[in-house]
Amino acid sequence: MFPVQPLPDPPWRSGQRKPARRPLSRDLIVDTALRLLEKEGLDALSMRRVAQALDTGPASLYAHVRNRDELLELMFDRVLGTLEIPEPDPERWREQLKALCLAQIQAMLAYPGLAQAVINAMIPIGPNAMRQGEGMLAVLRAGGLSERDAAFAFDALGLYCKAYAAEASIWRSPDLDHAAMAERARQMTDYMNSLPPNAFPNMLAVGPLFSAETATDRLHFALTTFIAGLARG
Amino acid sequence: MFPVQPLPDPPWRSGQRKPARRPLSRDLIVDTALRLLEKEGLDALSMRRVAQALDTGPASLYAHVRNRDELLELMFDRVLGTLEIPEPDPERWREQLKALCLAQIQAMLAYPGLAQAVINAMIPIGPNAMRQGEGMLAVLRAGGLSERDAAFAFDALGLYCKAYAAEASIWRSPDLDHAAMAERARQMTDYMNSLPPNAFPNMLAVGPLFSAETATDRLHFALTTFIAGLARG
DNA sequence: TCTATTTACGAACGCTGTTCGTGTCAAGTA
DNA sequence: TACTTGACACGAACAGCGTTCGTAAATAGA
Repeated sequence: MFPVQPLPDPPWRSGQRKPARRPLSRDLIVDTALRLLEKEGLDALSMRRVAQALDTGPASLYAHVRNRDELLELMFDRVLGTLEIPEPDPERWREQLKALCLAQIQAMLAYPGLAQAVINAMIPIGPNAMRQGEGMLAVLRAGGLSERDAAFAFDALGLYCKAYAAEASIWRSPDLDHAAMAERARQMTDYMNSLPPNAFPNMLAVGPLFSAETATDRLHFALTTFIAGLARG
Repeated sequence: MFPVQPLPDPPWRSGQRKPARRPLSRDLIVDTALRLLEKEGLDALSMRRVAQALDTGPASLYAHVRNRDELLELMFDRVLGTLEIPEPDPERWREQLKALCLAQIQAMLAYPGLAQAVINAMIPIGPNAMRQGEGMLAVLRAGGLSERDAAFAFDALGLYCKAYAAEASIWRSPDLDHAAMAERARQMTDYMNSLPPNAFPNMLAVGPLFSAETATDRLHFALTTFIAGLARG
């Protein structure tokens, strides 16, 4: 027996050829879009490119997804689904809270540009976002916060995490032109050095603290400071 | 005398017609773009629409502005220029810090969508952003913070303010379809009510706290909590 | 007055999200 | 088994986008 190679149908039979193609579905589209986002960045994530990756036309996607925004929402919720939720421990609520935020940020950064997309969308409520929210609120309540304070802290932390992930995404996006970025960094330092030093003493002093290396330090500082404010009451 | 109506030049003279048009300039373009953003929202702010408002073609803008991103950056810095910087007072640094953040947010919200644009761009350093930064750092140092803590607090607050303004912009953007928004809000409450109540007790309890009316409460909570964490050391 | 440089801009390129109408298939019904 | 129905697939097209190119006009310098 010969190994059967897949051949195209002869053209005179193309009228009655069966597609026999892998069926499209919401999940398949979301998966494909996530892979594309991971590899090529947010700019490349057009409906056409997703359709292309699925070997079809852009119109086919709209049977499963209302529009691009909904696709991005579904992608975000899928990513949130990979996170696990801790059992609230009143003794360790501070660490648990911080860990929740860090995990969320890490998940978003795995798909650069996802955070940028989410922050420009209306607050998304997929099932996994609900689970995350419930988990974070439970930890906050375990920490002794009132219902109102827990809700507001949850809001603030979520906003900050999205913003941090969005900003960090900019610098690690695959569609970033590295030459242009270096150029930009050079322009920045040039500009700062060109300033009258006694007009901006503080800015010039702290400039070096804003390198890419300090990014996680800044994140940890923000989270611990906010949580310290919470614990204070 | 008849009122002179403006007529097009006869075509055989069009070769030597003088334009006599108001000259384009960076500032004029930025002003026009800000007016357009204010009135019609971020979606309407295309290079073509800006050019149209200036009664010219889109290509003409590129002599004064590198690209759309740079235009948005210039717009942002122009808006920051309207804010004033306080004289740092060690006794009142907390209030001053909060006031700085609130003013920044208010300025951004005057042009809905500006914050969304800025948060997706690399950290902008126009002259007015520098002045704002210097002012905020001075207040933080007046509060007794170390150089490092002041820098990191400045970073976190700036990020949060942008994120808050971006989120708030979504709900007050002129290009928001109000019918679609109400529909969305209805969907949200429907979805939450359809959930098993004992699986999401906290989420269901705090749901009503996330109405548009509580937005400024949430903002004040976030700022005071963070500043309390700062003061704690 | 003549040239060089800047400014203006019509036209075009290649892309985008989305819709329309038609085509194709699978399941249900007679 | 034959026919209808409904869902899915998708080529083609629409209107719009950011940006570039080449040329035309206007200004500034010699």
